[in-house]
Amino acid sequence: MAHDNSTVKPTEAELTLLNVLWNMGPATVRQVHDVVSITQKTGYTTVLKILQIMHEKALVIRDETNRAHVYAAANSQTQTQSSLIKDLIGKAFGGSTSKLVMRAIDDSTSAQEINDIRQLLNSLEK
Amino acid sequence: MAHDNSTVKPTEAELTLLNVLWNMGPATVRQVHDVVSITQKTGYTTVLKILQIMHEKALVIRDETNRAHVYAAANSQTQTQSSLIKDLIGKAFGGSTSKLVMRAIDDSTSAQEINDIRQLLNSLEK
DNA sequence: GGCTAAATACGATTAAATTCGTAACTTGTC
DNA sequence: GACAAGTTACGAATTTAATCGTATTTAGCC
Repeated sequence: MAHDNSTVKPTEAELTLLNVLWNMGPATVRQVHDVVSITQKTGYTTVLKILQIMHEKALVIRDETNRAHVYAAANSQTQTQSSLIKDLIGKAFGGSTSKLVMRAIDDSTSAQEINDIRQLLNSLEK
Repeated sequence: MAHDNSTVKPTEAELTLLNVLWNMGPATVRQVHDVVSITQKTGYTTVLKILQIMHEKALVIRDETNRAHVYAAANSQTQTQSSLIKDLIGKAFGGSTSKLVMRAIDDSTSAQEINDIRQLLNSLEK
């Protein structure tokens, strides 16, 4: 239960690596590091260590066939997003999804975002 | 800058206490503890310590007029919710508010929530 | 077979969050 | 003015996250 996929919430650093894996698909430590080091000055062994910890937590799966292990996200981006949203709704919105949605919409600042949301709403009305 | 209100993200325990303060309004440590201990077995001095730390971080303000200090949230619930949403959108939704809104709506499970959101959308269309 | 490059494993360090015990102080009451 | 009750202050212990240096292992190449 403690290591149930659906209840494990990735940390900030872990989420950064998950984003890379969702983008690239399965990748080696080196490939992940190459991507993250474009925007961050993170050491290679730091990325390695975090991926190893994520493997223990079952946040990623690992293919050890080759010398350079290949990591992949254990859960889909959608599943993880849902889990994070649910967590935030519980902690900061009294469990009310509509309150979160209202706040997110109220905060929308760019015309592009507002338009995207409007189209989303229109498609829902059908 | 490091202690700019708008950039400080409350931790989980801090958010719990903020929720109490938003509900009750300004309150003493004892009052806050009385409320949180209904649902959690948290020691009095733990609540005290966390409020003291929050004061250092400027997450709460403190009235020291009386012996029992009176604490109040430094930022509104709305401001804090916005900040937390923004953080999540940045970390897990590629900066896209509409993606978060879509996911939240897709995940909505209770009929009540769906209805609330529908009414929210209707009022926006006007 | 041995060398080299590159990978993993391991452990130590630092910082932050959380918890709470104990000490010290304050205030009203007798 | 001393005591009791309640409060703040302080510091220590524990846990988790994040970082990275060093050691060890692996695999191909000459």
